[in-house]
Amino acid sequence: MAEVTLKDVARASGCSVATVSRVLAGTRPVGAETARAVRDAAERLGYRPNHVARALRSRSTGTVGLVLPQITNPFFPALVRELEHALHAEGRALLLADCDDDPETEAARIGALLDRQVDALLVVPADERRSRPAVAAAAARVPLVLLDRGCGAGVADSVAVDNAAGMTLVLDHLAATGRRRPCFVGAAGTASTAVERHAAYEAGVHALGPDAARRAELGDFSVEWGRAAVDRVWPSRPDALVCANDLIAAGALQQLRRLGADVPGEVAVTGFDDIPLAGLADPALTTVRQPVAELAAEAAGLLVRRPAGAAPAARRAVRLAPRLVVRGSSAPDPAAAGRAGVPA
Amino acid sequence: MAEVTLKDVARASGCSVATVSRVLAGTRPVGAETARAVRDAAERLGYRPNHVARALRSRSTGTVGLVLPQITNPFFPALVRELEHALHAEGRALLLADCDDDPETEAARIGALLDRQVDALLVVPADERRSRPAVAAAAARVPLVLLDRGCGAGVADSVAVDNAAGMTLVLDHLAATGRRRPCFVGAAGTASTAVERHAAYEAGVHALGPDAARRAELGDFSVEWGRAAVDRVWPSRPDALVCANDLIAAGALQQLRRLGADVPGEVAVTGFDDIPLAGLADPALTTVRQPVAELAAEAAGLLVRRPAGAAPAARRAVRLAPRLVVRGSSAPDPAAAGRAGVPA
DNA sequence: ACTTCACGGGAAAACGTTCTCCGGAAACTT
DNA sequence: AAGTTTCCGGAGAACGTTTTCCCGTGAAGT
Repeated sequence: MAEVTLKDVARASGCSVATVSRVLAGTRPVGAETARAVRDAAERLGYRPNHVARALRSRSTGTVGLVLPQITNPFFPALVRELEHALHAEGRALLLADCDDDPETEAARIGALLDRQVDALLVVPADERRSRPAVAAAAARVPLVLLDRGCGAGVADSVAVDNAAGMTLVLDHLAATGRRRPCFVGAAGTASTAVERHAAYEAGVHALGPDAARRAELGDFSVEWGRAAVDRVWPSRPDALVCANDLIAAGALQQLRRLGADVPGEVAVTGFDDIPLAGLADPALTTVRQPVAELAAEAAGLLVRRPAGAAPAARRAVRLAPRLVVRGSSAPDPAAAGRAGVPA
Repeated sequence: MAEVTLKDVARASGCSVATVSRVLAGTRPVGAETARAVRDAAERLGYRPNHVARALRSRSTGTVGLVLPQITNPFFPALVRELEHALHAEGRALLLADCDDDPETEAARIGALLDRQVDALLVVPADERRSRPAVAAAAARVPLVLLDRGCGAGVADSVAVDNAAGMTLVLDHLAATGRRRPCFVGAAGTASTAVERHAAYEAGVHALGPDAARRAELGDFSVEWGRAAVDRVWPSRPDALVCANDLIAAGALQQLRRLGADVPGEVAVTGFDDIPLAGLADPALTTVRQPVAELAAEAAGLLVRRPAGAAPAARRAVRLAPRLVVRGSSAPDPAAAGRAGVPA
């Protein structure tokens, strides 16, 4: 019942606490004889090290904080899953914080996690600009990796998908399948994903031909905005809607269906992220798949390597290549519409 | 740079460590004069209490472990969000573990969390039967609340939606809208949600009339199974598919669409949980909404109140009432199909 | 036969709290 | 005026580790 401690194991194995600690932690060679006795006793008593005491002494909790803007955003669960696996595989635990897209609670959460002495922080900043102070302050105290979104230049290491490359994949695909009058449905604001995807669209839309209009509508990353955007854009009959993420695309698909538009016959729709919903939409959504597992592995890797508050010059910005997943919503052959869905 | 500790504050305020602790924790009255001095010094030095040391001494980490079977199951993110908010509001932190639907990793995760001295555990067991040993063992050591799913009788306190009531809502609705030949598409296995929903269906299907067939197909809680089930069931032309959760229903809808079936004209489809996807499906899915916020609040409440390993007799099983959300997939008037979607 | 090591082991000091004592002074009792 | 309580504050012991010293012992080097 009562917790069995090092002292108990020491008594049972007839040696000192120090020795027991050394055997179990393997920090220093110990005589084979004693080592066996210690291990025996530990086993027999069912000794489990107390991580709290260990953390206090060694100043390392083996704990990583993850700060998300909104776990209900369907892109994150897969990311959380991979991170959890990567961290637990190294014997670290994951302290989760959700900040409801609000930079102030985000700052509070980051503070709370630091107070709990997390060894490192993973942050998906809620707002490129307003998240910055808290993130920068935290980065000075522990290794911190920005995930998925940026937070101003040189604040911390970051790992994200190569948004520009993803957008290029989309544009090339649309060009190859003969689309000529695209429209970008993106998100306003300073969020790096919004900015980068939009910029890449602007930069690459000429791939669809010299006469491709640089039309873009900006709202936010939501289904509702996807629906609203269609109402504004559909009258001008674009032949492709390039959406900045899958939620927008899902909303767009839904609204186009209501308006009786033929997808992909009249208009192709593409998303970004490849959330589970994408494969389930009707028609299934052509989108850019983020390399979630690799993002997580890369982030976890950066964390262990980096000392806290490394020189700003040494910041790394890892960009991983995405993959285009072609589904029914952009099927080159309209006859295949609604049938080409690839299960999520 | 260096952490400022109680000792520093004591020195700066000219009193002892004990007094500083008392002032800051408010555990014992302290002279107004000294109190001010201490608070001043603490403020000035930017003192932040070290939770690890506090935890070691007071044997309470202020930390709660949450063990999920699969965070990528779209039902969980909303639950996690509410739990996170409820716990952080009380100054506790959330240690998250995902066990990939595998009882063995689940046991390992539970062990890891216990080793980290969590004050309490919230567990959504992966398997009613195989999760039991680990859960029971953990429940003997810390307050433990089972969430959403059960894990054998009397193992721990539990909080879940009233599955039977939810199924009754569905059946009553179908009966009221004239459906007479329903088919249940559920999940096999011992998971309590699967069992309870199925049982409630069997018990209540007569509400659709004396001749309602007690037909049921059992697979698992997945989109794929929803699709497969339709292939098996559609030939016999049921006029309602009562699915055990929204994922199954989404798969069913997708497959029915491929087969050219008219939903809700020919056949109604209902789900369970009201995950975000439900409102986005085409037609939008009629389903049973779980009171997620209340579940979280109730679970968090139970945790703080319960001492570890309370007498089995005193276990509580809280059941919360769900709500029926009627959408297009069961619209009484087929003409309204595809248009009655309520945004998620 | 003396140093000089390498080696295995123990005692005890940290780590930053909380909390139990204990003592002195002031405030009440008789 | 002596006893009794209350109040405020400090010294110091815990909490369970890790880690720094230090002390033997025996083996190797002179």
